[in-house]
Amino acid sequence: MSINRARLLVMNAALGPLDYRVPEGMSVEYGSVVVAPLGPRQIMGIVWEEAKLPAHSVPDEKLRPLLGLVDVPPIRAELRRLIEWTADYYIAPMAAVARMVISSGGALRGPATMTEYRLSGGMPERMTPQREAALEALEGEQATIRELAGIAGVSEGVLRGLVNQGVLEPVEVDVDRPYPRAAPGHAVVELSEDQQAVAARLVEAVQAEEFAPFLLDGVTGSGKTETYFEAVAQALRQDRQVLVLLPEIALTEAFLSRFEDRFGTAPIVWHSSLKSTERRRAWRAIASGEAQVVVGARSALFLPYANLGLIVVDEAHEISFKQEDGVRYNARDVAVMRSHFERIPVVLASATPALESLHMADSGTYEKLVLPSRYGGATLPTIKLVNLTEEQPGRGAWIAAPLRAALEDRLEKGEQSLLFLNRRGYAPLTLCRNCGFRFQCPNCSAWLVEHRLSRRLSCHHCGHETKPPERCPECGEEECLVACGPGVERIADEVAEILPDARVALVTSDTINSPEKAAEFVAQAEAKAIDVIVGTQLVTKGFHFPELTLVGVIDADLGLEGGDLRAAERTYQQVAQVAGRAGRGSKPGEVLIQTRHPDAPVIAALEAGDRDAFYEAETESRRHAGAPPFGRWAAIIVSSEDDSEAREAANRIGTTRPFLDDVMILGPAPAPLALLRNRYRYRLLLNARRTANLQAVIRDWLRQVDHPPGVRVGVDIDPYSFV
DNA sequence: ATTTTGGGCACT
DNA sequence: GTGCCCAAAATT
Repeated sequence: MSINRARLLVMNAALGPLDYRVPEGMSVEYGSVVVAPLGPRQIMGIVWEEAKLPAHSVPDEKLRPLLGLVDVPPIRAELRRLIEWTADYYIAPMAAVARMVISSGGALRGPATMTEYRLSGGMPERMTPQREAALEALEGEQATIRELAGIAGVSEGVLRGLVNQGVLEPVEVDVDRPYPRAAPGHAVVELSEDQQAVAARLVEAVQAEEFAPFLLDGVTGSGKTETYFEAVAQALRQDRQVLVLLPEIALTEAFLSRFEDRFGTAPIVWHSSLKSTERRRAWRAIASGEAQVVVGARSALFLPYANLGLIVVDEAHEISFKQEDGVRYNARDVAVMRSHFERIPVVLASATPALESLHMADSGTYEKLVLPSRYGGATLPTIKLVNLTEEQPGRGAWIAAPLRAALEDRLEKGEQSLLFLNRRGYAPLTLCRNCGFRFQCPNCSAWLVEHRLSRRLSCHHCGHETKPPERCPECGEEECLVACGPGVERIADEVAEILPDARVALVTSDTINSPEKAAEFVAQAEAKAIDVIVGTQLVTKGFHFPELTLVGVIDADLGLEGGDLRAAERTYQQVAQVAGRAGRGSKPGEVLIQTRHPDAPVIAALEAGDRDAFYEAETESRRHAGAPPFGRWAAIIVSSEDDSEAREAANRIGTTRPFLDDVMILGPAPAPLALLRNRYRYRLLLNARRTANLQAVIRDWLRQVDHPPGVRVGVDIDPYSFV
């Protein structure tokens, strides 16, 4: 008698594969999402090929029966292979990768209608501080009680009280209602000759329905988006889905309106802060094939598309495509692998491609498509250096005379300027003039950053916040705390001093923290209601303001400090991208770069506008260091809340290291951020030749070592951040 | 991850 | 013997 067995990949990283009996009347296939009993509990799992998920065999009679089938399409083989590849490459548990696929968790089960609540307009019988806060915060919101409680910052009990009094009214929502349809022919866009040629090649690739990786290399303002929209349109005509990955979903507003202009409706947006109903609706539409175009942050890459026909990674050089916690994957690289398994084209679009991507294109692995000039005859801006060793801005100031003069000139002419400094807040360090005390985060080895707008000292690593005290906590002196160094808030103050009449907009993740705020900012800038924009890296991305003619880089040397192996490349990309905001309309742009190292190769290449020279120099330096693409890096990070426990575990790993010709192992040493979120961290670095099987080395090595329960050992393959 | 179990120990 | 705490084992 044969018993129908099913091997499950269960959605829990601490558990191995588990076998179950498929009960009479239930039919499952590979990829089916099922619910299984686990002790007294239930767990979700995916039915997997036994051969691809080895497990200790359990006799038939010991198997418990599956409880039920989740009503979603089975996870397709292409995606199952991607889950396996990702887990294998990044040395992560398969369950952790599979969770990114399911990602909608409990929302997948349960009913298709849901009760959400919104303010009815009524008032409670008795007003309390919590109720008052809730009434204010929930204006215009509609969500579940749990989500509303999160938004309002009050407990769910408070809101249930308001429901009973009729202040919050229930609304029945059809969770899975359909999305409006995008029309490939909604608007016809006029493309330049270059754009047409590139678009034609992409359309051809979409038609071919085969794996085809492209590097779309186009200068800032060359119209990359409009060009790949033609490939999107072709996929729509073939009834296939499209995924567009964007680096920062907070500022997709501009992208969404361009998309709507072209296709008549906004695409489906996917990011980590979707509400559970939105998440379920999008997930099911994606899995059923109803979703046509999905625009998302990196997490959208692992969704179970029914019928994917094209992936676009826009601003593909952005380091935010690298996930830094949980499964540490690089969405740009995994996107190429997904395209490989799905047998579809993938487009990596950037004006400043990563050296790795450029190398793949030059070696013929990726097909390179070039947009060499700006759209509509706009010219690239002229670039000048301001040598800060000669032009010192003076104490407490950071804008040197030439930049100051240029700002005054633009204001007179009624043109817009943009100042870039990649530092949030007012000042990166606060200290006591009297005793030298420095404000440090209690949970991390980092200074607290002063934010004057919110009147807080905050840690940018763990989110710890305190109010700035009246007196020094060390010596008790009053009025002795001084801000050291500049942040964008301080630069905005300085601009207000130099140009008292200018309208200054501060653009950081602190001020532009919602799509609405982003839209408001863009509208103001386009309406010329802003004279000077002061911003962090947020302003380097995608904004298109025709009246913007001056870009000032406050400190081009910032990115070069610290031990990051890609520091030069990142500096080049950031400055080139922000420079690319200038002169996109009819008036030519000017860029002033403040630096103390005008002779550094990166800075010199930026001044000369010589991209090739930079990439050549950087290539040589990478070759010399055995860095990507010529060699590979990996980091092993050992952490624990107990310092000595972490150090001992790191040392145990260090003493069992393998000795190999093609893998160099450094450390263990305290990580640059030796304390992060209350965990002490030690790090080992591995530098491998391309020929080495780095993952196998690490896996075999770490398998031999055991750790106490509080110790976490994480592996970061192809790391970006070296903290 | 969560639940069950079992050993060691103090207390009756 | 019983209750309690904690670590280890099991979960299919």
